[in-house]
Amino acid sequence: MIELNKLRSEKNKIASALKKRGLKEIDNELSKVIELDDQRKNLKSELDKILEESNIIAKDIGVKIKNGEKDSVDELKKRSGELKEKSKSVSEELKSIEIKLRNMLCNIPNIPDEIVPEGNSDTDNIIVSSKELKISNEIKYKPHWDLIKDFNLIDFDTGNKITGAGFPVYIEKGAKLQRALINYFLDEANSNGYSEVQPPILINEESGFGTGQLPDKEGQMYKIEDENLYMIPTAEVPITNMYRKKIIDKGTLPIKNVAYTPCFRKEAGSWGSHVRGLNRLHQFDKVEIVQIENESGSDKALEEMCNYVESLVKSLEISYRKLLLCAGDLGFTASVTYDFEVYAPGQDRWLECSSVSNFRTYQANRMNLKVRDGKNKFLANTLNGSALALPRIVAAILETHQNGNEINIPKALHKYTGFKKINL
RNA sequence: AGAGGAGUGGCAGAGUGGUCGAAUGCGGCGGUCUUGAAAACCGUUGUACCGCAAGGUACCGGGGGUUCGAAUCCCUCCUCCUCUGCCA
Repeated sequence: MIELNKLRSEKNKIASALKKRGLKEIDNELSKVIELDDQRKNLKSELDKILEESNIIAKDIGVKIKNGEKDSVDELKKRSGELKEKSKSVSEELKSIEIKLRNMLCNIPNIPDEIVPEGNSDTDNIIVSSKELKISNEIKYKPHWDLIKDFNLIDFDTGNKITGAGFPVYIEKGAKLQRALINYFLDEANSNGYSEVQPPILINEESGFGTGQLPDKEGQMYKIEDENLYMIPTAEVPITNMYRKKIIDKGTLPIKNVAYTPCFRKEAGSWGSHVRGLNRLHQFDKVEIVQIENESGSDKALEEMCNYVESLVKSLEISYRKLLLCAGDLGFTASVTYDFEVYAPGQDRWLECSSVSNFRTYQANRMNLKVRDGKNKFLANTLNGSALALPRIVAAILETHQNGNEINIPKALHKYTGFKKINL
């Protein structure tokens, strides 16, 4: 949620930044927000005055009753009754303005950073860097869905039977590879200063609101209707919400957490013929890193996280590239996002395997997360990134390291898999 | 799941209708003393909102109600503890 004070003082700057997202009506919308906030302030003032008088009268009645001056009390009670009526109507009005204001505010996406390029779709994203490995001419690269069958690694049909499309069963060395990757990613994160947590994978509404999935992405999350809980689309939600409604001492920054969790996404409307095998699933595994920083430290934190993610991808000996997302492709809550994509030679496609974002104060404002610096308090900056999402990494590993009758496992994983090759 | 008990400031813990935003202790911060530290003593110490300020308002698990007035009474939901039951 955009900070109201900032909005009031830097309205034009914010409006022009939001226009990069293609929000043409934003000027009007922001003016309306400020207008509502003015109304809110006036009503709050009015209400406070009414309540002040009531409080004075109530105390007065108390004193008078104690002193036995019972007869003079009736008039005060009458006045108090009037004030109560008035306060009821004013506070109702105030409440409805506050709700309107909040609804408007939480439907405005985060302000893109200056470095975020203009653009409408992923074709306008900027390739910041890339490292492409040589592709052998002697190998006819197969897509991973064929390899998975050939080498007996994942059973999609049985997943269909148990649950439905997009819920694969990992088997044999496929299952072992999953576990190896999870452990490898967790260990690496640990040794890079991320403290490991194992959060719930069901979240309540307040948590969903805190990180910005609700109300914006309501339709993308699986919901347990009976309990009013949602299955997490990413560990970002439970991890970041651990710090909801907290004031963190500046000295303890940065907070760095890592968690492995399964993630659940409905992916409504995003299925098509190009989505095969592991490219898009309803349930997938991901190791997620989160940092809480202050305003001045978050750019550095983002850079550090990107470097860390890059080191992971690099260690798997696959081609990758780093993209700076354009405003049109930027998530609702993010200020700036770098995506990492890995190359899958069997399908000649780049697959997104990590998204590293700085949310600045946007989530912190929603969840009331602050940093204390001496006597001052200010909203924290939150950041997160995938490190990494498994399925597309598996796809890229299988497709890149296939070699006829075998698939080579990247060296970094040997001690985790216990095997160096997958054979027919 | 059933029965009983409980939720108060960073923590501990008073307060059961009237100047209570809340005693007291611990912790934190500032100071005196000291070469320095400890101890002792003095002061200070919640959050949000309105206001240029003075000041005001709200908050004692959440929501609602009774009352001129609620931390205190009533309803409801949530959480925790104990016992019983069930169970990975």
